[in-house]
Amino acid sequence: MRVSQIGRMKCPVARTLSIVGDPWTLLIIRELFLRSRRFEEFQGYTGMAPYLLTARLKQLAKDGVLERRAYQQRPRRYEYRLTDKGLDLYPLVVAMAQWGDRWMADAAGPPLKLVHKHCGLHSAPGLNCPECGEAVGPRDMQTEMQPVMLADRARMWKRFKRQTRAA
Amino acid sequence: MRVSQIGRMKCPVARTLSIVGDPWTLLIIRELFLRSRRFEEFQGYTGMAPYLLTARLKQLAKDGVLERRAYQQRPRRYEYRLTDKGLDLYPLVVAMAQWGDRWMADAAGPPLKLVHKHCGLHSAPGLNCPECGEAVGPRDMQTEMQPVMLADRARMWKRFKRQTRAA
DNA sequence: TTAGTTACTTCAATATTTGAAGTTACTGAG
DNA sequence: CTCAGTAACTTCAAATATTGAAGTAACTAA
Repeated sequence: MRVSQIGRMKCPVARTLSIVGDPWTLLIIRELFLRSRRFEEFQGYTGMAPYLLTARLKQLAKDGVLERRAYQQRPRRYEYRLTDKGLDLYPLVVAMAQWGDRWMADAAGPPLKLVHKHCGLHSAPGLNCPECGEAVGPRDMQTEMQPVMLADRARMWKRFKRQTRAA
Repeated sequence: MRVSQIGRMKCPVARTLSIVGDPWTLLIIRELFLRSRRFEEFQGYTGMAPYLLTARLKQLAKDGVLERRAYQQRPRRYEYRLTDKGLDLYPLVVAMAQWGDRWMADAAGPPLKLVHKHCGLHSAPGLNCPECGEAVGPRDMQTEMQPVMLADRARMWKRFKRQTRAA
C-alpha cells in the first residue's frame, strides 16, 4: 500500500494522517499556531526546502486546513492562515507539545509555556471526559470499532493473506 | 535541513515529531492502541511493506515508545507493546481520531467509538484546563515562548537569511 | 515429506527529498 | 535610470527513501 492510500481506510486516525501525517506539514501547522503567516517565516523557522514548502502549502489549502490570501498587491504577496478546520487541530498540537515536554525535555526547561487566559494557570491542558469531567487515559476508555471499520479491516487482512499465500 | 534534524530544534512539538512524525509510525501506534501486538497484524492492518515495518519498529523500540519481547521460544516469536512513554501518546491518537470524525467523516458514520468506562459516555474526550476544568481551544490559551526557544528560532532565522543572501 | 506459520530480509524500480541556484515582480536609494 | 533588496516562489541534478515482489529462516503439524 502507498502512503497516499492511507486516507482511504475507514478509520478516523488514518484519515487525519492522510492530511497531517507528515513532519513538514505538522511543522507548518505548529508555525501557524505560533502566529507565523508568511512563506518566508515558514521557510526560516522550519528549515524546509522552498520546493517542499510550496507543495505542502498548496496541499493544505486544497484540504481546507489553511487559506492562502494576498495581503498586498504590487508586488503580489500572500499570507497563510488557519481555517476553522485548521484551528481545530489545536488539541493535536497541544498533545504533541505536552508529550515532548514530558518525554523529550532537556536541562534547559520547557521551551514553550501555555497559559490559560481565563484562570491564568501555567500548564498544558489535558484530556477530560466531557460528561463527568474526569481526566482520561488509555486505561479509562473502551474502544469500540463499528461494523464499517471492522469490515474494512477484515478486507485488508484478507488481501494481505492472499498476497502472502501467492508468494 | 533534513527531516532527521527536526528533533534538534528546541521545541517540544518538533521533538515529538522527530519520533512520531511519520504516517507509518503513527499507524503502528494506532494499531497498538487497538490492541495489535504482532508483526503480522501491523503489516496486515496498515498495509505497509515489511521492510519499512521492521525499520519503524526498531526505531520505536530504540526511542522507548514500545518494547519488543519474545512471547515464545522455538520458534522464537516476538510481540510489541507500548511502554509508559508510548501509552502517553494516547491524547495524540485521540486528537487525531476526533479530528478525523469531525472533518473527514463519511455517510457511514463514525468508524470508532470511545466509551468512558467510568461514566459510560459515548463521546471522545476533549481538552480541558486542569485547574479550572474549562474546555480550552486555541483562543483560550496564550503561548509564551521561553528564551531557549526564542534563541533557537533566532539562530535558525539568521542561518536562513545568511543562506539566501549568499545566493 | 510437504505444507503452513511467523517474522522477517533482499533487491531493483520508482518516487520523494535535498541543497543550491535561478526567476519574477516589484520598491526604494542614489 | 540603475542597482541593491525583498518576498515568494521554480528548477534541477544528486542523494535518499519507499514500494512490491520475491526469498529466507526456523520451526510445527499432518
